Amino acid sequence: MTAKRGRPRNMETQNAILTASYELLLEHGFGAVTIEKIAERAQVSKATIYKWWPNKGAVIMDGYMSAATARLPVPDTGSVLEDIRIHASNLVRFLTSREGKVITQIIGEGQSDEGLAEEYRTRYIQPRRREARGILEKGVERGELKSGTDIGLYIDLIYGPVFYRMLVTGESMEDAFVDMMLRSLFEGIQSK
Amino acid sequence: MTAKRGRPRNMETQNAILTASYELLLEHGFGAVTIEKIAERAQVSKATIYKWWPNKGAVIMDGYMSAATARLPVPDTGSVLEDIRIHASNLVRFLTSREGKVITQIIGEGQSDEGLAEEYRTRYIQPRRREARGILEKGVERGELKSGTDIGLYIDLIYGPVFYRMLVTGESMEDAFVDMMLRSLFEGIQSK
Amino acid sequence: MTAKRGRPRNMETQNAILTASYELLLEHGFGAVTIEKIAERAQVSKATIYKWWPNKGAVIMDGYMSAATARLPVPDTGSVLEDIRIHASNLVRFLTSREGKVITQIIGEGQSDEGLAEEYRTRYIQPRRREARGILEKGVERGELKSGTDIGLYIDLIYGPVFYRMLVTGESMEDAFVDMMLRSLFEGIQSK
Amino acid sequence: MTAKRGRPRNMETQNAILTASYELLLEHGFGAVTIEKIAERAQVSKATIYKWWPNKGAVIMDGYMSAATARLPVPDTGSVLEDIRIHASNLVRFLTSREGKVITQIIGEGQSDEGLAEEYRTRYIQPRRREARGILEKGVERGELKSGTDIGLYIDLIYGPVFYRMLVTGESMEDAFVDMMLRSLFEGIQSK
DNA sequence: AGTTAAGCGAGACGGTACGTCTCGTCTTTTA
DNA sequence: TAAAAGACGAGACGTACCGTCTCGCTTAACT
Repeated sequence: MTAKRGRPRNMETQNAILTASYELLLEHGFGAVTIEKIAERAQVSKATIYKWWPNKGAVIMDGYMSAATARLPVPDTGSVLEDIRIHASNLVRFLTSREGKVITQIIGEGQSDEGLAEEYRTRYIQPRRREARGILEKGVERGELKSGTDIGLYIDLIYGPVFYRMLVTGESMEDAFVDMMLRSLFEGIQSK
Repeated sequence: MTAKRGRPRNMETQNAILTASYELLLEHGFGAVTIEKIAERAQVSKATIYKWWPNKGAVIMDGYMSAATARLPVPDTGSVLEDIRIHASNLVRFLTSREGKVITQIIGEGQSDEGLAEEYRTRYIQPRRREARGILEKGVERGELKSGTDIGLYIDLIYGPVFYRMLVTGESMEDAFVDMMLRSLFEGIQSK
Repeated sequence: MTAKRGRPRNMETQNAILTASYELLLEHGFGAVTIEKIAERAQVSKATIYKWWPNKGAVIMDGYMSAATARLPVPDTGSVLEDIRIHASNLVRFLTSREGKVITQIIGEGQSDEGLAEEYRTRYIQPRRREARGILEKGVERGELKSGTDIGLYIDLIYGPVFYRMLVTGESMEDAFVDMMLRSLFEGIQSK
Repeated sequence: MTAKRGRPRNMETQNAILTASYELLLEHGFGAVTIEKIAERAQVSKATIYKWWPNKGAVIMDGYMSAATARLPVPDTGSVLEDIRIHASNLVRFLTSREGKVITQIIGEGQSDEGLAEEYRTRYIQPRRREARGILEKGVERGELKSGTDIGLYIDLIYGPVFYRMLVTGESMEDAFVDMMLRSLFEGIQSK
């Protein structure tokens, strides 16, 4: 480990950048955030931003994660269906909020920016999937869910429709939607 | 009286614009398509483009739809599961192709452009949902699927995971994935 | 004389064009007059304008001349000095008026447009010089002015300084200026 | 304390812009000079030009002045008439040259652009008038010219006709014209 | 204490695209 | 067949960001 020489990195500078980025993101949306405006608002030079982040997407993602809204508690009621209903409802409520709209835009941008996609998968999606995995694994252990199937597939089946509505069809989602969806999914859609 | 006054709009010009737009889209992706480049390639003035389309997204969407890849045949094997398996597999194959990647980017852009979102929902997503609806309604009529549930929900359950993988997790999808997903969905994930 | 076929040429159209041109000229100055705006205001198609005039300068010049302010009376007091004083004062008053400013701009434009220069020389400058020539010739005949010199030179000497102030130095001109100038010119600036 | 912050302005950039501007001016005339072409020829971005100059006229004026043709020597023969004859002849020769034509166009443009007019008055006309004033003051001191008259008026009387021919009538000027003009002016045009 | 390395704000700069404007031409329909 | 309506290619406008690049100052750790 080499000793650090020179002036140490000023953490307040970094915070100012991330805060400015997040504020602009909430105020005007992804498209309106520019490095120029971040620099201006954070009272920071553009070069400093480029020194620590490779591009706009990275700063915004970092700003978003560091402003990170308090982690939602993972429910543990003793019933998978109930736990998942709560978890999914929370997700829906979050995605339709002001802050949630923003990750929707980040995911959108990620379609043309593989680096950014990598980021939000690692830092946002996967942690959320791990929560769901925990809930579902307990369900399998307790014998509430069929075993032998990849838990990842269960997650896709539950959260896929939520993101699909959010990103693709744009239809609104109420708690009733989550209820109906989970019922169909748990019981199967095939008539016996 | 709808007599047209003045020099009529030249359809070849419009085609040149749409073709140029689509070519650039395939060659370089959504982000790299610029009105400037479209104009140059189509041998058209920028003003002409702006006269007929309000923004980049609209031209690209139009270009994409008019270059419309041959419509996939809607299967009718007599079995919903089989029909849906074919339909979903076709969708997966399309989405992972060169042309499919492109609508992924259009959907991405739509997250920050409500007008564009409106467009692709009306012109791409809804027609595809209508196909699926036809298949599923026959399944309900034949008694293969539970009746009493909104068919729209079934569609969300089937296609949601596909788009979710495509847009959010980025995981690859083979035919096996479609098989497993449909099996779980049809039979339910709850241990009986 | 052959019978006229088809739609007859509408003189009101020409007038509308010239009027529109002149109004725009007075309202916004030479630089802001465009064929596009003239056409719009005159309810005329651009092609019609281009049919009758070769370029912007020509229309403006025509508009200017046809709106032509009533001709100033040429004085005839019996004294050259007095006649010229009146004639030059009138010119100064005109040039510094709203309408006069406009020919100043036309002359300016003429520096980069030989066709326009030709126009205003023939249609505006030369007629004015002919008036002055008349006055001065009478002065020579009456023995008030030295004979044997080109009258054109006299005109240059008298009107040159006026246009010079107007176009080049931008200094204001009162009647006193005209008086002083003519006095120096008539008597000579050389001490005897 | 005038400490300079930030990257210093690169003088070569400025020179490249001014040189390109002047070259285009000589090659194609005022009307054909565009910021776009200057930027291209100078290998400079348009934004850089707009950062330092408010409009086309300002760049061109600056380019013209910085390419400033060697100052003409102010004659001092001991005779006002002779000195003025030389000075005026030089001016005529310059105005009718390639470089001279150009300031004629700048003055023309100045008729619709007060800022530009201000510039060429301060930077071109006034310096030239100061030279003439020097010559004429010596003439008054030596008793060659009438005293008691504003020297500025003398300048108007001498140089007015030159610019008038140049800008308004377009007539050519030979040395004989200068001779005749000065003779009439010095001796007066009134028959004694 | 002096040197050296890095952090950093200010700001210049080339480049690219934006969306708008006007030019002058061309092609229809209408009168 | 004149004229209005209006499409069109060309190309300049002035603006906005991008990402890079000096500068000169500051702040520590190493000599």
